Amino acid sequence: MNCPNLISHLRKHVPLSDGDVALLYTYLRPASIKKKDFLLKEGQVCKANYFVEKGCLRMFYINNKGMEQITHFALENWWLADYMSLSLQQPSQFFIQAIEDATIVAIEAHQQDELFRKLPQLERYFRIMMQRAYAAAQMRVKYHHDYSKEENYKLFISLFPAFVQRIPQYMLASYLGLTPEYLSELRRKG
Amino acid sequence: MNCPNLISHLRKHVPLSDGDVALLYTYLRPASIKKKDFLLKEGQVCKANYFVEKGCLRMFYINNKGMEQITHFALENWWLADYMSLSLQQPSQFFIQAIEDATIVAIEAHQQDELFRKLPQLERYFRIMMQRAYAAAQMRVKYHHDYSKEENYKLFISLFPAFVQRIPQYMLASYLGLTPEYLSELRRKG
DNA sequence: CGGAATCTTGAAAGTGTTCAAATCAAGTGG
DNA sequence: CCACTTGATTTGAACACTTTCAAGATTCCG
Repeated sequence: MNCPNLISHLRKHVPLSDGDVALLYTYLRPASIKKKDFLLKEGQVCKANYFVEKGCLRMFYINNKGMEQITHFALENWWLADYMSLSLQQPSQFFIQAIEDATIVAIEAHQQDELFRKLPQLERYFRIMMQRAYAAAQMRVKYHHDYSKEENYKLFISLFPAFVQRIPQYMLASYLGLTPEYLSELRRKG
Repeated sequence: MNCPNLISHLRKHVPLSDGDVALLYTYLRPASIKKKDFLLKEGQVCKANYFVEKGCLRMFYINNKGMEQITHFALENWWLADYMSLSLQQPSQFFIQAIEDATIVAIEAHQQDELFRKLPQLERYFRIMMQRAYAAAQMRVKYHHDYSKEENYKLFISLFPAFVQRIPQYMLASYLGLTPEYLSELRRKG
């Protein structure tokens, strides 16, 4: 099995014996995927929670104007899923796609409860991860309201200058909720 | 102790013996608070996770124009906290205030780990609650991008007609991220 | 009743979008 | 390695949505 980042990330938050790790391996499904491959498409049920070992994923949906609207990016050491679809096992409105060649590790929804029963530490680990993700979402709502789109753009590039180099402009525009044309204008201005 | 809603909510998601409940009680801090009382103010560390037994809370911050910007409401059976401040025990940028007389139950941050060690089911319960809250936050990002403010207003009043009756217009405007003046205009139009 | 908070109205200004077209960059097959 | 085709970015003008400001009307609460 080849998911060193996941194991060390788990061990940062909960104790895991070597035996636990061996047991865990029987529940993990690692995969290498190519740029533009999909892990989830609209209409499908989100069947797993995905950990990014290496590479970059995006989550997006098709908005009412027929355009791709990106809602999340996931880099190394992040979990990504449509948690509404995953929790309720109902069809998703989202797509999850690799924007670089990537190595991911999946925990399947139908095995998750059994895994958590055998390794209760994982219940704690994911409680911490979900609380962290929700905390970030709360802050995101704040920034979204508090700053104009121009300010949000400047904030984003100052916080994640390296990441901005990894993705095309139109994806950044989509994530920030503005048009590629307007982003282009903002870049020109400063 | 008087928190029937909390106990039945817990039992919907995890098993809890009567002994567990008795133990739990020693960690819960129930409180009655009056309309306009604060559970958290900007600059304070968020010291507890709050469950609403009865009544209604709001969470807001003071934006860069000096106005109150509401980010969350919490009704019966919802948990509310600034999870960034709660997790990291750092000063909050938010206020939490009752907008009706309310009965709440608090779990203090400094007792939470000890409580979860004694009742590991709670780790699972809060993993489910946080995952649910994060799932809702993901959908909220989608609605926020997908609909104009006018459409978001119409969607909100169609989804929560009873709740709209419980709060003043200016709070709804604040939550939806539009001015009271514009909301007034939308109401007039239909 | 009186004062404060809330809600409405209308005009002017700003922010961001749309549309159409031109330019630039990149991947592919020959 | 070039030529071609497609995808990505830029430009500018017209337009749409939402805010701001100032004032007046209304409602709530002690």
